[in-house]
Amino acid sequence: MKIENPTSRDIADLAGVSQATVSRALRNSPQVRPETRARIQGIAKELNYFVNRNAAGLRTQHSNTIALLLFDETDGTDKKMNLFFWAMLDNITRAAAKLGYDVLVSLQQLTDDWHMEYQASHRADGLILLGYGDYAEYREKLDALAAAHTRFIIWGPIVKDQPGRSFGCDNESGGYQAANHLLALGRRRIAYIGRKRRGSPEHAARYDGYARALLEAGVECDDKLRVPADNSERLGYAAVKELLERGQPFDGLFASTDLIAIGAMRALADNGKTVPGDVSVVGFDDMPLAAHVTPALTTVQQNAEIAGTGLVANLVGLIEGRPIESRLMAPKLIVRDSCGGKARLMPAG
Amino acid sequence: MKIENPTSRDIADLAGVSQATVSRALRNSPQVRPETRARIQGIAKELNYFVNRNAAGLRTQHSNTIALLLFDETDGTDKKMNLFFWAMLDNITRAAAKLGYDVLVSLQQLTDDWHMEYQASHRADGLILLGYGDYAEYREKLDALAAAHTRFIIWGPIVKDQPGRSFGCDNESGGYQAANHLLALGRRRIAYIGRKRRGSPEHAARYDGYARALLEAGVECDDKLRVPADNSERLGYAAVKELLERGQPFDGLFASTDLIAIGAMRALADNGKTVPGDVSVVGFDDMPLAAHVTPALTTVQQNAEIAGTGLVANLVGLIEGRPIESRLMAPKLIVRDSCGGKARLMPAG
DNA sequence: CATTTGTGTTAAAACGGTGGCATGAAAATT
DNA sequence: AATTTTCATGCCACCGTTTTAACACAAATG
Repeated sequence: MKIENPTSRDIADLAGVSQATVSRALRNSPQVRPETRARIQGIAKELNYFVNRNAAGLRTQHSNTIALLLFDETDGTDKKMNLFFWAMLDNITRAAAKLGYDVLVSLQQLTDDWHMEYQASHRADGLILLGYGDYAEYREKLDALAAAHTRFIIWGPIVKDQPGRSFGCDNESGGYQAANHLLALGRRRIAYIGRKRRGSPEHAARYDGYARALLEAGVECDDKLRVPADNSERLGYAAVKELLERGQPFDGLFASTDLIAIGAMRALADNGKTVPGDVSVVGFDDMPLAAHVTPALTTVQQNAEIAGTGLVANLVGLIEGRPIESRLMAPKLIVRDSCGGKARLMPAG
Repeated sequence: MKIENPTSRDIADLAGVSQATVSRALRNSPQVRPETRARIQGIAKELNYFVNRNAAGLRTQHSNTIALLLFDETDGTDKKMNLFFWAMLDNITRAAAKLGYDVLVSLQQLTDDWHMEYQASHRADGLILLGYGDYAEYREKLDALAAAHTRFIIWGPIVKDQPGRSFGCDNESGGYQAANHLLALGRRRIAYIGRKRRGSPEHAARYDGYARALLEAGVECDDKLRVPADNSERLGYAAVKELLERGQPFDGLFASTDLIAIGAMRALADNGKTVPGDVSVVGFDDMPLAAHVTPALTTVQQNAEIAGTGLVANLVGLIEGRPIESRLMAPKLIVRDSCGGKARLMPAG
């Protein structure tokens, strides 16, 4: 029983039934009698038959595929996204598979004229935009997407008036948790190192959370404790050096990314400050390195499984015409060694 | 000029020409007069028209898509592949795009009945199998793939009698380079820690390269210096501890993975041995952590760009019917601090 | 001038499914 | 027994391309 490229018609002939019935039987239509269905499915399996996706897609006008567009913020040698996005990819493909969708991946150049083609060519039914970076720059492209009625969802914060739907991490809450943790440990002069406003709503939100925690605790939010720095070890190092040279006293430090935190810790060590003895440090991201530095870094983690499944669920919702709103997921503080004082937070056991 | 979902027929009507001519014009067929072609392409762009991939694929019987099947060797929490595979994914998508192919990604469960469907359903024209792990286990699946005339290429070593084509890293050469580096630094009692034979041809090859280097240098290849260990920090630690407890003298160490090397270095430090003073250490993989441990690890690196483009080029070759042979790419030794004695290798500058 | 050779275009036949409608038989209702 | 309803299946149009074969028409050839 060998047919080179079996079609549903071949199966129909073998089963002594019409081709349409085969099509229905294979999709478990209740319209076809159970025993016929079983017979047909048996023959299909026997022949190693699989539905031709092009033909089916042509007829039904959808591909059961979503496109994942990744924008890699490669800063010279350092690939910033790495493990989190890897985990995200993992969860996205799993979630998509569970809903019957394939995932098309494209690592885009920021300059490319990407995106417009995917849905128009019926290659994909919708898009996930990941690693989007500086939103303002892409505004024009998002508008074009929306104008073409492309279904897409953005991994990122909720930005006012931005077209489309987002799914992101509640950075404000993350910043709040980080600062609160430091406050609970008795720290009162907590420095903030990171981008604050320009270009990055995520980092702005992290700062806002930090500020809210201080406010609620009745601790002054001192501008002298805030040092701007982009996401790199070097700039974290420089920022701490600046604080120390200024003679600015501080006993806690919240860095808006792990890389900054790691650079900061190195700067503290190089200048005779102990972590967590003199200064407690909290980062953001939980990158893989975070658990391996000394002392292991306490940081705010985003759950990739929730993120991946959330993105897919929302996109499929859009595709299938359900009303979908932008949403944020809660990040989680991972307590390691860089803050000390675990005992003060937990009952001795 | 707005048509909701323009087809080639719409363009034909607008251009006052037949639909067939539009099809040809859009694919730059020389059969259509340059001025007609230009006019048609202008209208297509105007309408934001893109060829319906399902229809085109149905007609031509190929999808211009390759499927990337990733098998994640997740050992509990640790995702081993991470950055190398991430870089690979990056290069694969780029190389594929350059040749006009899309990439469908699937992170498979090892138990899944994957693969058979991809080509049979015309979702993909061929498969790349990545992170394949223990080959023997999958032998049956590979046979099934080959029997179904599926085009596929495996990232991994060349295994005798294995169906299909492979593209991999020359692990033997990597092991040889590692051992030679240690020998060039004057080390003579070089331990090997890693899997040797069972299940992993890659690791076997690394050992073989190590053995060849020793042989060529006239250094005895002592079985007492060889400790088996699977890929984990813990087992690398344990292996070194065993050597030390045995009282086995050694001044060099080649670990078949970076994780093992990192565990080994920690064990050495814990037992009062200095790296690279007492023992020079070389790893394999160049995982991201390698550059960040202290001392920074000298290791053997595989070039993800060569790997990604090589895999894609070979697969596309198979798809397009060219004769393709299995190939290995050369890895490269990255010299950092864990061996010391750079000066001895390079002329003083 | 009749005939061959190109050249640019069109008409029409696939490609392999899906889904609306028609159909005939069996079951249920009058 | 005649009619309606239900069920299972068949028929056929259609999705939007690519590609073969046919066809005008012009230029080149005998």
